[in-house]
Amino acid sequence: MKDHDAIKLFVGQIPRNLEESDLKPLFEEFGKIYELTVLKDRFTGMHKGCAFLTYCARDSALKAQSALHEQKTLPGMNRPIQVKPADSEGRGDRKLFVGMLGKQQSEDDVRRLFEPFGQIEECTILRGPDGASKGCAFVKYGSHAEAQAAINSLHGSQTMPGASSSLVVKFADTDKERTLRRMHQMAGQLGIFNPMTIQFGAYGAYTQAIMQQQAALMAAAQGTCLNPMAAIAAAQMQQMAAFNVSGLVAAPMTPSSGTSTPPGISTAPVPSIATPIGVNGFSPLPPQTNGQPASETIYTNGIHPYPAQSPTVADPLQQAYAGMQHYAGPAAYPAAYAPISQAFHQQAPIIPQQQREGPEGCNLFIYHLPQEFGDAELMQMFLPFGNVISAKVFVDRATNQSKCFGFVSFDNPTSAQAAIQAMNGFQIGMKRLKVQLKRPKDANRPY
DNA sequence: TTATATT
Repeated sequence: MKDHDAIKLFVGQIPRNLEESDLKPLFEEFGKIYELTVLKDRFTGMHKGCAFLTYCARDSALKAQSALHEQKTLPGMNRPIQVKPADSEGRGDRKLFVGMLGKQQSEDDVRRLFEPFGQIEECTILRGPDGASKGCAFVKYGSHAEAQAAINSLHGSQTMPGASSSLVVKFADTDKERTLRRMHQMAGQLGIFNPMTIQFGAYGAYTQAIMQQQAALMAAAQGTCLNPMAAIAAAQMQQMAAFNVSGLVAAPMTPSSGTSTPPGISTAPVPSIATPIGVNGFSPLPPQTNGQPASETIYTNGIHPYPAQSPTVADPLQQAYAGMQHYAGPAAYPAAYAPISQAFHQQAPIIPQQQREGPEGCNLFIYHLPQEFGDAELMQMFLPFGNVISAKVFVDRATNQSKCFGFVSFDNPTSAQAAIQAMNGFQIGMKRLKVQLKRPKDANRPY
């Protein structure tokens, strides 16, 4: 039998003409073999040039590893033999994520920092496409214990030059965690988990503006397809369907259902949800008298009540923006119309974002966001102005609470300007948004 | 009140 703590070894760089019987003598030198299996292709039966090897004794495995691994090259091979614990042995987490590094720190710098705690198998600085450090790295040790020792000693131990907070040292995400995080991110971009916007239409008149816009598009698409516009609209139907789940347009597009409300979203009548002032500072409209379910009631934009009336596509443009509140006077109106025309050529930005920042002049800083706005809500708010390549709300890392400001990046400056024109000063509850170009990193230096 | 990032 084999030891309870036996190690399964992976053996690589084996000539394909050697079978188990040929290999056995070579490895028996270090102890009694419990199991030796050459890996074969499951369909063709072809020798894969590697094997799994388990000794009866753990000690035999360790001896074989130190004597053979990278130590000799088998006939016909041009790389030395590999003898090391199989991946399946899972020696526990030993890979670390390191954050809050200085952007100028090299792999060598990081190695020097982590060397005292163990054997480093791998050290990689994460870099953007331009090669610039992202201020974080992966460091892999030979064992879990070494990795843990590094965490204990280094996490929070110092603040690197140029970093905004002390060094972060933690176990890296597993593949599963990474996949989950990606999925969650995508779901957020599709607006699937957006109770606020589904129930209330978080930003009142603005929401209505978008809903009207969508309604107009739908009407065009459903009408007689004899004109080019309708054809275009029809071509956008699939994209529209994506929008339909986005919460912003869920209410008008699921007429009088009430049963299609996503799980976890209350369908209780409005008065039980919203106080006269509204939970979020929004005032509810007077009850509708046309038989619409309460859950589809439209909310107004703060102080100024929007006239209660059924949605109509008769004059969607004018009606859509009637409730917008701006610092600017009538001059704001042309800008307010821009989103509607631009919405047509929008490519659904549901492809995962790899880019955080857009070109110069395309990145906006937004302040006075509602506390409950997340990345998805921020993105939805700015979608009508163009291709949003990134929308990020700054959250406090300790409390996970929004700091009520964020960043939105477009792929072109015109969209960014349109967004500023339409959304700067936009009133939400008691606050008005501040929307301006993001300050360049090197600006505002006193000297 | 101007980016805490995951090969």
